[in-house]
Amino acid sequence: MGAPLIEDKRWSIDLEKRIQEEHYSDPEIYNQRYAFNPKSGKEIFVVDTPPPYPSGTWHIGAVAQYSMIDVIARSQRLLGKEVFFPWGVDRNGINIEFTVEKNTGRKMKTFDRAEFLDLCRDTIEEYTQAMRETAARVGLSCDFEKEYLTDSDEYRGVSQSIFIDLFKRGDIVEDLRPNIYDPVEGTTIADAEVERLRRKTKLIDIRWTTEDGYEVVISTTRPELICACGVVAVHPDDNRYHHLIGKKILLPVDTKGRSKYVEITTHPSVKSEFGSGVLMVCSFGDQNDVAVFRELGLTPFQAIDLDGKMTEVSGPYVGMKVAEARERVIDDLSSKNRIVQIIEKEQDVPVSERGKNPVEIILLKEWYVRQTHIQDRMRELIEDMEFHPIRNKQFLLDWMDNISIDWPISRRRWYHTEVPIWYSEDGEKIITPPAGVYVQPWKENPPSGSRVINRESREDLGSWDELSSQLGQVIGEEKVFDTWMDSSNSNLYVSGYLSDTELFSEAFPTGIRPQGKEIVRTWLYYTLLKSALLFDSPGFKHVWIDGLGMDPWGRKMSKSLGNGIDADSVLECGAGGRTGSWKIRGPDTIVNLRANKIGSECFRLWKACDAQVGDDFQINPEDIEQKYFGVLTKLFNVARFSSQFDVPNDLEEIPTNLAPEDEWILSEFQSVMKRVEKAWQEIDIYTAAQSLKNFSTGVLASHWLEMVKSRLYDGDNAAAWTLHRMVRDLLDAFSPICPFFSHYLSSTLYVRSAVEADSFPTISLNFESDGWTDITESVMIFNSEVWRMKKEQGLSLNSEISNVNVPDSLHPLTVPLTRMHKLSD
RNA sequence: GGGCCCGUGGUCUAGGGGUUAUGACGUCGCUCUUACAAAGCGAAGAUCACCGGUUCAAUUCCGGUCGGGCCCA
Repeated sequence: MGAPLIEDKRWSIDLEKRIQEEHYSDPEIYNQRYAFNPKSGKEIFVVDTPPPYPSGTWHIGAVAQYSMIDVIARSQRLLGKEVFFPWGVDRNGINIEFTVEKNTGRKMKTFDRAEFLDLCRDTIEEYTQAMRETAARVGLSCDFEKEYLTDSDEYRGVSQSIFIDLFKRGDIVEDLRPNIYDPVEGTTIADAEVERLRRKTKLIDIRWTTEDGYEVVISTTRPELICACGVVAVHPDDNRYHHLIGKKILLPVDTKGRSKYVEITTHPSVKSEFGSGVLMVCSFGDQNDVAVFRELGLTPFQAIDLDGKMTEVSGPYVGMKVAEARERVIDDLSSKNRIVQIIEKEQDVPVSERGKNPVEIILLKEWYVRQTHIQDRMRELIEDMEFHPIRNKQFLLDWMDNISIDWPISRRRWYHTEVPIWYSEDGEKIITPPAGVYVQPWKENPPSGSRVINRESREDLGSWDELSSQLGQVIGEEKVFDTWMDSSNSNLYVSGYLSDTELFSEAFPTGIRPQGKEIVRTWLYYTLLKSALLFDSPGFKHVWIDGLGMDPWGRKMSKSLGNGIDADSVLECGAGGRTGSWKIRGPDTIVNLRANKIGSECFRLWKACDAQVGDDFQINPEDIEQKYFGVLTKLFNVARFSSQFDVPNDLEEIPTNLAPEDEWILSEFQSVMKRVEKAWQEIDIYTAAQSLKNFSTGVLASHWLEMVKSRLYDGDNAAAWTLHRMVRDLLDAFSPICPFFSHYLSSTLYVRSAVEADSFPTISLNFESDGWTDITESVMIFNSEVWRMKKEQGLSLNSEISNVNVPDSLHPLTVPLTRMHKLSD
């Protein structure tokens, strides 16, 4: 026994940062610990980390989730697996285009395309660097040297190869179909990218007249679409209108180049109680219109063009923007006395998720991934994956129930992966690049090794190198992929698809997909779709779906609410003595939150302990500090206390001279560790964290340690062995949650760092443990009783107390309990 | 309008047909007892949202209501 080996008096953010800096400073040591070595011979476990999108600051909720993914990666290493925890960054997409447009004050399409791409790349690189720093700060043990960027030539090349592959199999088609279109940004978007904003809209009741003079009132919010009306419909059970069915009705506005009459028919989708109960079906007001047109075999009219302006068919309104045309139609109908009434109504208007612009449905030639035909098979494949928590599987199933159309994957934007296609001059043949080569058809010709394919039949006609002279002037496709088309390849990319066949055969289906529940319908669904189409396989062994980070009042954090918290402010809180303070807009007032010290270890401990995976979690820095910093202090001090007693040379061999209380605590310890190991195996972070915390700060620190203190001071080697063996193993088991904390204590005390442990610590007892674990409850009750009695009698805890007897059930521990409480006769 | 999830002491949370309903924070009281006052020990504090039903028994299962969240139309 001597001075404590651990010199620092307590855990601090500065100590944490010091350890962290050292941890990342030597790449060789870092790689030994965390880099992926597929040749190690261990079982391979690939984590399909969600590549974050760099956009300035990293959201605290996302970082919390990410730190738990790190806990998963580290715990699997601890269980002896060869873990690939890749670091990827999603950099394609419309967001960075918006940022550049904002920074330069110019719209994308006023730039030269190549020049614009350079601006995007430079801007996103700055953001990416900030994100890498936060990733390290929160302790992610990714293989950073193998970083992948979704806008790199390698990643995009794989995306394009997968596209070609699916195209050749017939799973990707091009077609002229109604598409959801953002006229402001000039691009098609997918169903999953539409959101709804509540806005005031005018609901206009318009008087129409049938060919034989009946007047019918029709309610609509889109009078400018009357020119695209294909049919007027009522509900089949609506008796009010039976006499009108089959009649022709006159469009109340002027049009050009189309019939002035449409037929009145019935359709079950009409809501009788909405407005007058008569519906005009236009191409295309909404998805229901699309469905009715398809069902009735009507030819759609294209009323709105790609710039969001009215087309020829609208007659006098041609060339006007949609909103302007709407006002003019209302004016004209009003002067013809055809407006019955106008009601201001709250309505959910579909807008684009990224641009918040009202979207239109427009006929466009786009590329699609076929998906409706494979839903049943996907449902079967999903059964082979383990969901954590199981109930969040429902988000996926619900979304799949609503899949009714194919997935449009082409976009009319620039900073995305290009659709890798060229067209022959006559448009009848297409040219596809060889696998793995990244191409930009809008600025270059097909590379050597490309194939020429019949556009309709997909028959391979020969090589580009031989046929190029017969194809005329080839035209490169200008469209690009939806970013989900790229990111839904992430698991294939990190599992070695197209780059390491041997690895891929072992690593796919990918070990785990961890992600938030808000992107189940996009990232998870699209990834599973790819796996089903390409391999008829489930994409993963495990799927881990966490909830969202909410503000302290349970609301989603968002820019518009002003309730967001920047991740770095929490991680740096307490560094250099600087405290943290956050102004957050609550439901009623602006609240000022304060904390003195948090840092990565406390933050991770909080997330691991505070709630089961899968539910939304509230983030309040004050709570995090108050509830969990004390736990770190406690654990630190247990280790510091231990460090004043010499570490026995052999921590493997159980001494033969254990005292009864040592046998008791080791039995309890063994059962806790079994529970923790099982929890890590089942990716149950909460149970592992709670079990370790409760044992270390409870039974171990408050009960056993107090029992054996005097033996320790007397130099009892069995007590010291028991203490050090437990502390060492606990630090190993705890290292996934608080890696720097565990690393520091274990490497100081036991030479070997806990983060390097590659098998879960187990202990085989050389005595019978069953009876011991049965009395744990009684031990704690008895101790509490004595403590309470001393308090009631006004005695300090280290003074003697008389007339207290150790109960019979605790007979084997009579000696240590008597010594601990100074029981006297 | 439909679907899914959630509603447990002041706050957050575990659990789940029979329990004295888990833990933490906060509150209150005592204690600087040779690891720990950025701590320890003790105490108080919950009709498990509400209303029905099933059951010998419901906080737990079922139905409805209300409130919160997410998703879809």
